[in-house]
Amino acid sequence: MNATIYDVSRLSGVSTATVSRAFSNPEQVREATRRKVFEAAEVLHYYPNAIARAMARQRTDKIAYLICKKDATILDEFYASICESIMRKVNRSDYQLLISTADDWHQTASTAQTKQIEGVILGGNAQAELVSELQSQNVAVVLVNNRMAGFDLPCVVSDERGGVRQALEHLMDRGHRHIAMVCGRFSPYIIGERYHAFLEVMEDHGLTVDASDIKMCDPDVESATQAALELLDRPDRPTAVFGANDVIAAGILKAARRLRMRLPEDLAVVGFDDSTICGMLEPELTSVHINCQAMGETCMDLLKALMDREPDVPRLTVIPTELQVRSSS
Amino acid sequence: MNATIYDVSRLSGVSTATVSRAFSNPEQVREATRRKVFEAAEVLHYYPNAIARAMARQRTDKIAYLICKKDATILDEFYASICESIMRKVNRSDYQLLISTADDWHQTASTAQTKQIEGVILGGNAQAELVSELQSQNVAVVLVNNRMAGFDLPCVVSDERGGVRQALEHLMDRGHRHIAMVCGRFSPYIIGERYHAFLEVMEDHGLTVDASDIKMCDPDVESATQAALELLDRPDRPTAVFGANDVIAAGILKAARRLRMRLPEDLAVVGFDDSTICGMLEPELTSVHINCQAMGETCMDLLKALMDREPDVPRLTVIPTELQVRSSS
DNA sequence: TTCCAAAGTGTAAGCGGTTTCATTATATGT
DNA sequence: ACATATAATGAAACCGCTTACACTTTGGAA
Repeated sequence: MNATIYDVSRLSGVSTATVSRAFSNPEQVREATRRKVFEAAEVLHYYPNAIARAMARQRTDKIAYLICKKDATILDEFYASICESIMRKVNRSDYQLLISTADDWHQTASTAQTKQIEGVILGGNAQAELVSELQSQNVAVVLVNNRMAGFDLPCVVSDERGGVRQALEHLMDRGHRHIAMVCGRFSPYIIGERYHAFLEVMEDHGLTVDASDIKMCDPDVESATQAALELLDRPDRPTAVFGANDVIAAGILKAARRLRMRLPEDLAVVGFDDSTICGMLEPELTSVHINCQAMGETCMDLLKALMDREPDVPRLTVIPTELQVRSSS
Repeated sequence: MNATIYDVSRLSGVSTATVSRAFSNPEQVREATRRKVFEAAEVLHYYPNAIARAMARQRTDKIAYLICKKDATILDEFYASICESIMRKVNRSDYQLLISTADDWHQTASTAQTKQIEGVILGGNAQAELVSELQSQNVAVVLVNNRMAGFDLPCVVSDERGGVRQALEHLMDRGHRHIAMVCGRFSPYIIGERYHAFLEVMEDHGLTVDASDIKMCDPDVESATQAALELLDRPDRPTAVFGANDVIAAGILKAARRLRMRLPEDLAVVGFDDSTICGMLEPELTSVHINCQAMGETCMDLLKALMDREPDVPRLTVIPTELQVRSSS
């Protein structure tokens, strides 16, 4: 069995209270005593037991990253990327990071209570019930890649509209006037932002968008390819297409190739997300880069602030995007 | 504050022992009593506190998935995919899943002890010290995508050699005799398996492999493209190239396109991993599919068996691969 | 009805830390 | 050297649950 604080107390000849202080509040114990304690601990291979500590302190330092999404969760590069940055930040702290999906909000909420989770980063389109349940349990909640009306919680999102603007103005700079969009049916928040931003930016620049220049598709390559074919296989086709994400953009590239179009001469394509596939496609895909690392770090900062009950934790953080220009445009 | 077992005990008029049993061993308490307990619990919004339970039971049900890798960890599609399947399995159990990277083995080991982790799934090339330290702390350890000589622990790997054989024999079926390989410098275990398997299978079929038909590269597209260009930009070039993974294969496709080769007529390409990019490339990439889901599930099964101290837990599980034929070959 | 085994329930002692409060040692000023 | 303020330490209660053990019911069998 592992050594306990009593073993260390006995071997070092001080009380358990002092041992405890030596580990948790070293400045409260005299240098010499502290050394005795640490020596004994070393000998006994003692490490404080986090469970017992959580029990006594009435706090667990446990936080969770919950991805609210049906199919791919951590497999989704975007959420994985945020996860990676949260993880790295957690690694330098005393928190413990649980990761899970949240299909069933009620189960998730009771699990959170059972497992004594103190803070949650909710990714994707979380159900309102989940948030209110968690908040009523005094769990700190931060939303990422989503915004929820009627709730008082910090949200971290990327600047979707700014990103769309960057993409489109880049195409306009290149001389394109007839720009179309292929839009995937993914998370309601994202779809809304990117779609509306497209219309907005086009209007801002005095360009009209015909209904036939916007195609909806399922969020997979085949469906995107099909949609792009419909868009492009006609005489008055656009000279540039904006894909609502990289997978869709990949579909557009495929369609273009099937129609024997040269890129970027005959058609410019821009994607969104700047995922790893961009560099592997031919031509390499221009895409709007989302700063996932900043998003993850911000989430952790906000969560910590919330858990520490700091006042004035910002309610909305918008992380700027950056256009990554490659050879497809 | 959350309700405790005492509150439930008081409200339902039974002892805390009975309340405890009603939740943990319902069959031990009479139907009527149980109902009283659950009703009281319902009223009080009581959920058992996992921390206190862990304390009393002397077990935490905490397990961890540690990815031993420098750069991309959970961002690596392979590890993410395994993670996803572990996660889904854990979700249907009472375990808590911690996820982390393991850069520094000593810190990782002491963290595991502090946080009272009872089982660890180690992905990637874990350091031997980490494994022995964990084992000496009585932590159950399962290795995935790696094998370690001199240790007594379950390993779960995909059938790398079988996969290479599938890929090469597929190419041979298509009539290819001059097959080359571009090999990335990634994890020592993988690189060894795939590289040696290549030589082995070629020899089995009486095909000679010239040193110039094997190119090493860094594990990124650019480097792979460069390597492939060297391989292909010569008169006696191979008619088929096997990429040690999909990223490398993508580089080969790029190189082929730059050389204006038609695929699969002038050159057949096969990758390994069957990652999501395969379907987005043009032509779509034939690749060896790794059954990550099975790997993750097997890990969990083995870990559970180990933690339950079952006898005869298998030491090596090899998960078969499956060739996914697409238009690049 | 009586007796006894089996089933159900209660009492209380932990699990390994933290922390309050009381006590003792040390430092400071005169 | 003494009084006093302050720092360091210790004793013991407590965090919320489990479980060994003792005790009480229950339900048959005799």
